[in-house]
Amino acid sequence: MGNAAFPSREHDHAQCIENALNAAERICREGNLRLTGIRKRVLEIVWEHHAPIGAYHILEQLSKERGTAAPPTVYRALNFLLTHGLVHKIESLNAFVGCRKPDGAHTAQFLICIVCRRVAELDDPEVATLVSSKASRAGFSVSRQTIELQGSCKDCAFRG
Amino acid sequence: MGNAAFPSREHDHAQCIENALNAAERICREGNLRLTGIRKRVLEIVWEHHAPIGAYHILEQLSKERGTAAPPTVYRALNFLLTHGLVHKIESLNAFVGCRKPDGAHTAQFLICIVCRRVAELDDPEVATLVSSKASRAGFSVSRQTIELQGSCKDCAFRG
DNA sequence: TTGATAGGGGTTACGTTATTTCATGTTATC
DNA sequence: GATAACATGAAATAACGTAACCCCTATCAA
Repeated sequence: MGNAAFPSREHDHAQCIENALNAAERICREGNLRLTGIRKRVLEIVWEHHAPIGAYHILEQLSKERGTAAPPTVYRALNFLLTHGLVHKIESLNAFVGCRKPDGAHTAQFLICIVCRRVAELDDPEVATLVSSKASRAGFSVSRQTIELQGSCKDCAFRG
Repeated sequence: MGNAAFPSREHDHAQCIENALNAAERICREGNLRLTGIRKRVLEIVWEHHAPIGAYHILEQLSKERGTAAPPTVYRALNFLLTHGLVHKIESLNAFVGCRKPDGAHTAQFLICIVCRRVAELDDPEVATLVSSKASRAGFSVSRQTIELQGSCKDCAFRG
């Protein structure tokens, strides 16, 4: 089954960013993709935030560092990262998170805590399979799944 | 299992709008809610369209009829309808559809055809249950599910 | 060396989606 | 008919996302 840990409050954040970047470097090398300065920095910002982050929030950060940056810069980088599975978009928040398992094609589910705003990525093939099979019965062929669960995480123990 | 029909091309559309409005009237009466003129008309517009419709598209229609209407008018009506389960928001499209089963609390899944842009509502408790139970194992308590499947419907038979 | 091509990014402008705020109107209840 | 709660009008602005155009650079073939 899927592993759906929320990042703990004490986890080694620097380490986890580094892991993500290393994975990205490797994937791009293997796939002959160009992880340019901007793309890498955007990925880094997404991971640094470690919670869903909006495109304009990324833009703000980028502007501080470069003095220049417009929306297309960010959206282009995000599209690259999305296309190659390095980040996910959380549709219900219009925001982005780093992918915790950027290797191979996978369909993810997200647990979104409405209290602390953290997100856990659940990669459960059983869910993906069931959902696809139900759709098939209706003659529907699924190309992409958007599964987002809003609620409260363990730490926030909220009655919603 | 869920019933996930896309509206057929020949279905009696007027009838289906009327059914939805009747159901809404009843639900509001029973719940002591005020289905005001604007709210009713917005619900009607959503159903008339019979495909996901954007808030500004609704606004446009409303403006024609009333000469006056600003975004909050529409969003307020939509929020009312959402809150009481009369419409759903399709997060991945930033658009709205009428709920086909406005009775009782239910969690819905949506099949979104990326070719013809129609949407089918699948109300499959098995999916909802599985997803919730997986989340529980992570100590997560789900208050709302957003499940949207993009792909191609039977009629469009698309290789995506 | 030259020229062609393709990808990445800067820049401006614009389009789309959604909320805040404050004032006014309407309805239910007593 | 006072009051409280809910509903709407109106103006402004915030937040999210894309189109179009130009230039630079890397790569490769002639």
